[in-house]
Amino acid sequence: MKPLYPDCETCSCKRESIFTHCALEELQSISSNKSCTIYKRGQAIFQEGNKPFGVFCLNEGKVKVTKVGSEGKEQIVRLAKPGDTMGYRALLSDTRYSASAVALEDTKVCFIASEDFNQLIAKNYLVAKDMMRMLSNALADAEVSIAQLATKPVRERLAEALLLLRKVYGKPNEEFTIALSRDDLASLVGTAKETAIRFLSELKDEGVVSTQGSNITILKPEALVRISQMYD
Amino acid sequence: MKPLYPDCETCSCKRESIFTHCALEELQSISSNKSCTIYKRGQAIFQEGNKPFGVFCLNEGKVKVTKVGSEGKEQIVRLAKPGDTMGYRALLSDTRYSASAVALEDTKVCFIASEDFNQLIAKNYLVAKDMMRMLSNALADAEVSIAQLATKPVRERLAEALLLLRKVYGKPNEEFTIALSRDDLASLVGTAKETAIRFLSELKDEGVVSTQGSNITILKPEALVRISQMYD
DNA sequence: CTCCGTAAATGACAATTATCATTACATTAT
DNA sequence: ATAATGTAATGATAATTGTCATTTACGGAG
Repeated sequence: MKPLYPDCETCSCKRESIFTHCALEELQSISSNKSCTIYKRGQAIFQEGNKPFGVFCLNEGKVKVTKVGSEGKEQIVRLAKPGDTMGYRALLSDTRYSASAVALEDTKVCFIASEDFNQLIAKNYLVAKDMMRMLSNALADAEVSIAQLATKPVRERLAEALLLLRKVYGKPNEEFTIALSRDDLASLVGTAKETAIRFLSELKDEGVVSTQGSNITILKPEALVRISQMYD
Repeated sequence: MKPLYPDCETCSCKRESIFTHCALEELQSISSNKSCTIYKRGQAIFQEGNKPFGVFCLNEGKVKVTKVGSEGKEQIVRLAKPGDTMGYRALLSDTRYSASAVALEDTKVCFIASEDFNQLIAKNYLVAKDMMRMLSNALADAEVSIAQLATKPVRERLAEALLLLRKVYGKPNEEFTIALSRDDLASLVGTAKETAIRFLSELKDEGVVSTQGSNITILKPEALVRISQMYD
């Protein structure tokens, strides 16, 4: 983590973010108005039920977006990686946060105030279009989750979850390893911790993954693909 | 079902739809360019995997939006009522339909071609903003579903589903009755038909609902609220 | 009105998943 | 390096949900 205040103009996460279609001057304006904060592993960036005052752009680290379900159980509804914007849903629908964002590891986050964000999407249609695209993609992802939670058994959902982690946080052509508590893994899969661990152990026995402590390494992604589509 | 081609300008579903913030001339243009079709119960309006060529606006009837999950099981991800727009997600993300829309009863649907729709949202920022609001709301709803599917037992989800049906299709201050196959009910709850029936029978025994054939009448909505929040 | 086909409802049982208890392993602090 | 603490892993069992078989009720055609 070098500079606390990275420049949006040169931010490595510029591509595929809400800033992709910003003019240079817009970026500079945003950049000079933003605030940046470092969140430690486990810290909340925003919390379900609170009023939004702007949007967050993840610069470094990993973030889980979670909702509280029945009996206080937490469900991960989305994962964020550097370049991802968070908290825009609440702003755009003028509602409170419907989910919380929590750092999965030490994380650097930039904050853009509502005014600046609203101005940006109001003035630059390309940015508004990007927002619609992002929302549409997020909605498609969410609906996939719904269908899978409702119809796939845990073993297949676990395989899906591991592939999702790899897709989001992995680098191409590299073996993928992630440090993830079993509680978080279970909350991503939508099951109990013990059940997640059991099926993970099964995958270990099959040589599909390996673990050491909380680290999970995916050894055979193709096998996970096969398992996740077992009954498709 | 009176006129096959209802006027968008006078459409009763104008409020709370994508047309809320349209100028009169925009509405007239849309209205004169649209196509209208009647779909019989069970007919598909669009299908998962196909390319979108425009958006659909539901004028009369009820529609379920479904995805295929594991083993060909169908999961309802959303319900549409008159005034609701469908199929915009695929257009806005430039992807194929991620879900299918199927008429739950005889239904009248207007079709607006991509060009007209794109022009509308590009030219009128208020409409674009409405789209973002709709997407944001749909995303929030989807994430609620995810959390509930993952953490709530079937009985509570059934109560939620019945309340959702009432919220979407019910009229204020009226007893609510809906004709819904048990397959559809199960697919909304995310469970097996028999399980849905069993818990529905339980609710009957408790005097919370009554049924005759496929019709379900909600007698005590407050009881459903209580049941749905049992462990919140 | 009655027959027939389809859908709803119930029963019996099997499979899946959750919970609680315990043990083994990591990580951190001393 | 070792103790202490937390987390991962496993075991035993209970609860929940799914599946298959059967019965009952509804709705349309004759």
